[in-house]
Amino acid sequence: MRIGYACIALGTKHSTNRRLLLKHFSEEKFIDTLALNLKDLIEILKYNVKNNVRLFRISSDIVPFGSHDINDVPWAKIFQQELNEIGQYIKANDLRVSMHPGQYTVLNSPKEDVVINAIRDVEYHTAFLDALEVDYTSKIVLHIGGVYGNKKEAMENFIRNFHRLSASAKKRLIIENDERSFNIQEVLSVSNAIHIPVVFDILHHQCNPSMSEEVLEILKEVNATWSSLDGAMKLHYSDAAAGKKLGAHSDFVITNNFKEFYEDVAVYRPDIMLEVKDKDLSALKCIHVMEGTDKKILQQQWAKYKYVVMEKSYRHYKECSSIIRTEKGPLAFYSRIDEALSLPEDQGSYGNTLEHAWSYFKHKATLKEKSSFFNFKKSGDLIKAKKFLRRLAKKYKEEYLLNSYYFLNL
DNA sequence: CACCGTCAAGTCGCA
DNA sequence: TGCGACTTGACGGTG
Repeated sequence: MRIGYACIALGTKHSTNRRLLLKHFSEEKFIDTLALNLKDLIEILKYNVKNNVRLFRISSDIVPFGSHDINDVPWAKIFQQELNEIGQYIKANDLRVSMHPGQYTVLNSPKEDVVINAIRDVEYHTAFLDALEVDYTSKIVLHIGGVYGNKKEAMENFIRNFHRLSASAKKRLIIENDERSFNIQEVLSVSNAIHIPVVFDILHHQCNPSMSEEVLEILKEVNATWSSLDGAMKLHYSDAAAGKKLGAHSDFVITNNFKEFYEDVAVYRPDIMLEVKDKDLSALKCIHVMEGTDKKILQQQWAKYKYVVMEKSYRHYKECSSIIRTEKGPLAFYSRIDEALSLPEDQGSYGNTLEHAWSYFKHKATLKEKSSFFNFKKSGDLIKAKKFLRRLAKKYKEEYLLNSYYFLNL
């Protein structure tokens, strides 16, 4: 069972999502951008390995305009060596990677040009994974698409257009239930027609359930769509975002909910992709709770989280400190952090934490910087004060603050 | 450096 | 028939 996250690593500065605008596209700019993205992909994979994260979704943005008309650059050839190294690293470290074209890639559209673009896009994702030379456990996730007033026809269109894909794409494609249109039973029936695996998204299922079936019954059927060549069944996990539209992904995984889910599904030994805003932070949390970790790692995590927690509640800050000191373990630690993160903004705590963070600079900041900071703070623009602290942290290279999660919510 | 409009895609509901 | 909402991080122009 692997636990992973999608596309963006908040715990490192590396990013595979550099882009260029369509109107600025040139071969040179494209190659420069892709070179940087690939360089950072391997850095993110190394970061993952260091943190025991062995499941990762590679961003579709890795190759800018990877499936666009404008792009006829033979990138797989040009970057053959880099791609090969990345693939070697994935295999050597027993990682599993996947990709997930966006909501605009619609294979079942009644419009032929939309279908052509969708096929082209799936083939781009396939070309990328093929270039890594990773095996067919590395998948490409797609939703069924639109309904167009006739669900049965829409599903038939998906099936028909699936057969237009290349052999490799057919072996990589998997389909997922969505939060609005196609529930898990409908996805399973499409899967039954074309014999490709199904990825079950628990949050989408809660928004768009199929009738009268227990989740564990569904999982049994879903699991049966995965052959040994496909690897372990993949599941998508998110908690519902509180106070937002139904189906919106939560900011972070609620540890206790995840633990219950994990233990329920563990009988199938699936890989679980977290789809939450805080990405790798939640992945590390879940891995620490479910796979265990040592106290040194937890202390490091606490160092990163402490000002985030203090910003919400000084009481939680003290409680977390105590949990770490008395070594009560990852679950006690992270569930208290979840509790703090769930609290509403509190001006008093926010301001108090600004003071704590300011203490890193009080002996080295200039008088002008000091007056700027306290003016922002006095005027009540606490966010501006915090952004100013981030600037100081960069200027004075305060690694402790820079490496913490404190500035992530700006 | 902060700020904010723009980009890129397809579907669907509504006028 | 056409338009806005939906989505989302990053780009790029402005001050």
